[in-house]
Amino acid sequence: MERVVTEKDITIKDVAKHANVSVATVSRVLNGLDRVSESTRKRVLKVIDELNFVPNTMAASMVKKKTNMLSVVVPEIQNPFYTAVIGGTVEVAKKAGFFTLVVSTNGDEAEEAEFFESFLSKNVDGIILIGTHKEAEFYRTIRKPTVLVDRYINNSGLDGVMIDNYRGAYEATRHFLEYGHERIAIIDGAHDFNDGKDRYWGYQQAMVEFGVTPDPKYHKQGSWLEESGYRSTVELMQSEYPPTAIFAANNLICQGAIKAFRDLKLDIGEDISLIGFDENELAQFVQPRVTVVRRPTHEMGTQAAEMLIQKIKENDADQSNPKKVVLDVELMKRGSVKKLN
Amino acid sequence: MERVVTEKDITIKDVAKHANVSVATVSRVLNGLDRVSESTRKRVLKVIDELNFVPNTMAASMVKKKTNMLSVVVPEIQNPFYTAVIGGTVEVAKKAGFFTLVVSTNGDEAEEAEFFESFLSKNVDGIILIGTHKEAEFYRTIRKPTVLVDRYINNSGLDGVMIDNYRGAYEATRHFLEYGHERIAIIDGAHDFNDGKDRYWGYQQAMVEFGVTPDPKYHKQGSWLEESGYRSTVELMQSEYPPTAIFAANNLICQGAIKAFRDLKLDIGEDISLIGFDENELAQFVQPRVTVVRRPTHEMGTQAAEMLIQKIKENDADQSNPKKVVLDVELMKRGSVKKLN
DNA sequence: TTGAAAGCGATACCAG
DNA sequence: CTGGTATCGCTTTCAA
Repeated sequence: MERVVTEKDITIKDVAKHANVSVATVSRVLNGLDRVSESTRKRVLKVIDELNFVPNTMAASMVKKKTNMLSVVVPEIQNPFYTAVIGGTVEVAKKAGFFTLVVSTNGDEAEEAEFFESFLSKNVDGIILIGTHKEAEFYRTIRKPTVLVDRYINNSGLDGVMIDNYRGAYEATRHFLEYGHERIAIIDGAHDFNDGKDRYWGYQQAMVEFGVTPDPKYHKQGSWLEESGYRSTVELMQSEYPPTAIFAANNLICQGAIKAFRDLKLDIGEDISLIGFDENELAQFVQPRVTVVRRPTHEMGTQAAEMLIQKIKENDADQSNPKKVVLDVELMKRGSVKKLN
Repeated sequence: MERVVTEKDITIKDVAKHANVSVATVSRVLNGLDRVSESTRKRVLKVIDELNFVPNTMAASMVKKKTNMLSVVVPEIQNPFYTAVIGGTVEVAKKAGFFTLVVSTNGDEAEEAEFFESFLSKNVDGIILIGTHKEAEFYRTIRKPTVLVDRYINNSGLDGVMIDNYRGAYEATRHFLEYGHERIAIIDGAHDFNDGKDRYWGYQQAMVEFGVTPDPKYHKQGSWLEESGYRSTVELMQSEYPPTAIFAANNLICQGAIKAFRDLKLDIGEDISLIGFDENELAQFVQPRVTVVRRPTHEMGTQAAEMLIQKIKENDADQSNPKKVVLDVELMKRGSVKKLN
């Protein structure tokens, strides 16, 4: 039977002993920075291999105070928008030598708070956060380089990468108006964060500018989930004066609306006009395809990661003058809006 | 201007000093386990608060050799199957007091290997792994409690939670056969892992049992991605003798097939019969809905987490007798298979 | 080029 | 109930 080596307990000390050098020397060859004679380096390397030695990263990090890890914290991992952002950050982080890991908070403040208490949050070098907490207070207690994505919290003191929600909603609504619609409904969720508020505001402003008074019965506010979008759509379409156009304020709501239209046997672009906010699977599947406000999801992630890494490298703990980047959105016109006259 | 406290450098020592106690005592109140007089406990707590002291989890973990963190490593975070598994493990882990974080390897062996080199992998208490590496060798080097999910690697020496891929594919194919189909195609990807192989095998066995010789031209092997499913479907349907039924061997391929049928203007359940493996968004959207082999995704995650936590608690490093759990699949019959006579 | 020793910031055992 | 101190495993001056 082969010899079973218990690698568990092998430390730098053992290596030093077996190689007849000091731990300092072993550490040197381990980190490759200092000058070590070629002969001893080889000897140490050999012992490391023989002993199957794996350095304890924790001990190292404890003195270096650096782990080369980033974490990205999102409300839900099922939403393609978030995974797109994650993809962007991972890509940039990787190039810069950082390992990225993902934490999903389920949109639960307690879970988010838990993360910030955890071993992990204390030991990553930086955090990219799509926050769930609403009060700036929470964010001000964060003691780590952090950049906010998508949802920005005023007075949080943190950097952020956002999009122009206002303009996106405004353009969508204006598109409806220009095509002759007036009974334009908006389906959204709670106005907990700036994004939701801004989208509603953009919708409203466009209406007002075109001299159409937003009718409260055309504002269906539920949750930001698909099911809610479905229900709101059904209610809207079964009401006495159904709208001719619906603006679905996020990807999930839009999917819910599309499913509702399927069940109600309403033809999109014919019986009802629709614009969604953010790309989504069904919008690209149905025919005609659904017009959406597209945002640079991937780029939001890359931007955020770049800002974060910059901050880490500069060892920038300065929260006094947060940088905000606002990326542009684009109305992808497809066939879901009917021209009225 | 307010006083700016540099919490960074406050350690248990400072607290001890300010509270006129030993570090041992501070550690005690920190961990709450040992008996400390109510008065000193209060005093220490007060100082902790005043100084805004945050214990260094790394130092603690270094001696405790425990972080209460689990990590789940998946090939891609965009695939709903994986997020469902993740959801299951997080749920169980949380109840057991473990924090879970997610790592996506992009199905890249190098990235997966990188994870196992990283600070993180060294410092979580356990790992749930949907592996990308193909050789058992790689898995045998893992020095952490680990449970494999979905893809099982023989001789890896690791525990695993899988499903009965063979039976799923077998049932699907048999369903086609019982409905009178004979020109049954299968679209799959590389047979890198047991799951793909088993599904193909199940398909084949069913055919043979019904006396139908599997025709190689009805086996389209591409990648496991949607685009490949789309292309294979188009090729199949535009060939001289198109199949009457298609078995799409995973969720993405099935979505690709559905999109292809849309573009080819073929009615599912009428012009072409379809069964997918694993639930997916489009299968539930189109009408009639698509019959699929459903697997207990969430449960795979919970099962794996339970096994892992058990292992951790037992401090079980024994790899000599890996446990394998095989969960059952179910054919969800919907309207996508036409009865032929 | 190499080694000795002082940390890094907690925990936990042993006394008292 | 409380304190002293060795220890966890590695990095990093400071000397040699």
